[in-house]
Amino acid sequence: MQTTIDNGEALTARQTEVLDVALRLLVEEGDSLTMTAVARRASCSKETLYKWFGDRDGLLTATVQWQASKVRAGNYDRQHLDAAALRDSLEGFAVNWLSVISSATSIALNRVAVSHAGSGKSNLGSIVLANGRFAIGERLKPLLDAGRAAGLLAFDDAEEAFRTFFGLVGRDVQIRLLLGDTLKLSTAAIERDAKRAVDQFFTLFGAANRPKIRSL
Amino acid sequence: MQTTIDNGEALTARQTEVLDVALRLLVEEGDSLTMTAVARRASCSKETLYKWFGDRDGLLTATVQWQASKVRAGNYDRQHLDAAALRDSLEGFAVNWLSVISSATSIALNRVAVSHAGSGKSNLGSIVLANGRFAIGERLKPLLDAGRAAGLLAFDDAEEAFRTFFGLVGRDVQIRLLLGDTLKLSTAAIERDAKRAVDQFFTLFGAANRPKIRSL
DNA sequence: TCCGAACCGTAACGTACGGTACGGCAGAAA
DNA sequence: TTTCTGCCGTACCGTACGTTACGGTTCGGA
Repeated sequence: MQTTIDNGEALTARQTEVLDVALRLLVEEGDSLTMTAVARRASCSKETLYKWFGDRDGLLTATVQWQASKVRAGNYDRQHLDAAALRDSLEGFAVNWLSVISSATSIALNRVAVSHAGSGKSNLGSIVLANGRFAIGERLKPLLDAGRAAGLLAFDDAEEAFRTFFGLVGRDVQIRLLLGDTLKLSTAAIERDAKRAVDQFFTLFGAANRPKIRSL
Repeated sequence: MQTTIDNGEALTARQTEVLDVALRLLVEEGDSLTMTAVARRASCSKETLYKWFGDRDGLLTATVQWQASKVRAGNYDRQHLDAAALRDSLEGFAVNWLSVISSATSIALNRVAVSHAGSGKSNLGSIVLANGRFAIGERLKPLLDAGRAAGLLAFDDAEEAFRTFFGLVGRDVQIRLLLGDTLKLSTAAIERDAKRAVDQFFTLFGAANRPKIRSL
C-alpha cells in the first residue's frame, strides 16, 4: 500500500512468531502492553524488536497487518447463482463477519485501533478499517451485483445495499463488545442471527416477490 | 474522603465548569489529556482536581457522566398514536441518534470508553453503554410496544425489533467514525438516512395492512 | 580456527505524567 | 484587625515505560 517497507511478506518465521506473541499479549493486556513484556514473552531482546519494527507503533502496525493477512478469506464468486446459492453466500458472509467481530482478537485489535485513531499517533484505525469494514464491502458488493444481474435482488446502489446488510448483521454487537459488554455469541446464535439478517435483507431488497422498492 | 460525584448532581457551578473544560480537552486530545492540561485550561490547581474527583479516572468518569446528564432527551410518549405519529417519533429517534454518534463529543467519549474497557481500569465503557445504546433502547421500546398495541407494528420481541432498528439506523457509521474515517454527515444526509431506516423498519415490522408510506 | 553478523538478556537513560506538598492570596466570619 | 477556609500556582517526587547501549552467545562462512 504505502509507507512501510515491509509490506507483509518480508517477514521471517521468527518475526511472525514475535508478532503472534504481540497479538496474544494485545488480547490479554490491550494497549497497555509494553515492549519489555513482548520481548520477554517472545524470548527476544528489545534491541531486536526496535531493529525489526522501528518503534512501538511499528510493532503494533506490523501486528495488526499480520493478523489481517491471516484473516483474509476467499471471495465468493460462483458461476451458477440462483436464489439458494445467493442466500447461502450471504449467510456465509454474515456468519463469518459475526464470528470475526465477536472474537477476542478482533475486539482487542479494534480497541487499540480506536484509541490510536483518537490520539492520531498512528494509522491503525485506517488499517483496521481497510481490512475490516471496507474489505468485506469490496468482497460482498460483487455478489450483490451478481444477484441483481440474475434478477434476484433490486437496488440502485450496491454500496447502500451493502451498508444496510452490514447494519442488519452487526446491529449493536460490535459497539457493545468494544465497550466491554459481556455478550456471548454462540455459534448457534450466530447462525440464527445470520439467517434473520439475510431474511430481512431479502425482504428489503429481494426482487422476485416485491413491488418496486422506493429508491433513495 | 468521601465519594461525592457518584451519581447525584452535587456539582457546583465551578465544578461543572471544570468538567466542561475536561470535555473540550477530551475532544481535542483524546485519552492523552493530562491532569496538568486540565488544570491549566480550567485555571484551577491540580490539588483541587484531586480533591474534587479523587484521581484521573474519577475526573474522566465525572466528565462522562456530566456529558450524559446533558444529553438525556425526553421520552416520546404520546397519547394519540397513529401511523404518522409513530413514524415521526421513530424518525426523531433516528435523527437524534445519528446526530449524537456523529458528533465530535460522542466520538471522543466513546473512544476513551473503548480504550478503558480494554484496560479494565475503569467502568467508563459501561457508563457510556448505559447512557447510549441501552438508554435509547429503554426509551424506544415503549414506543414500539405502543405501536404494536395500536396495530401498527408486528413483532415478537421488542428488544429484537429495537436491535434491528438500531442496525438499520446506525449501519457502519459509528465504527467508521471511531476508527477515524472522515465521514461527514450533513443534517440533510442524517434526515435522509433516518427516513430510509424508518421506511425499511416499517417494511420489516409494519402490520399486515401496510399503510401508505410513499406519500412523502 | 577465526571473524563478523545476528541476536539474547539486562542494565541504564530520559522523560512524561500521576499524584503530593507547600506557600500565597482572597474573602468570609469574628 | 485577625483567623480560618478554600483555592491557585508551582515545585517536587516516584514510577513506569520507551528507547538505547553493551557485554555475552551462537552460528555460518572464509
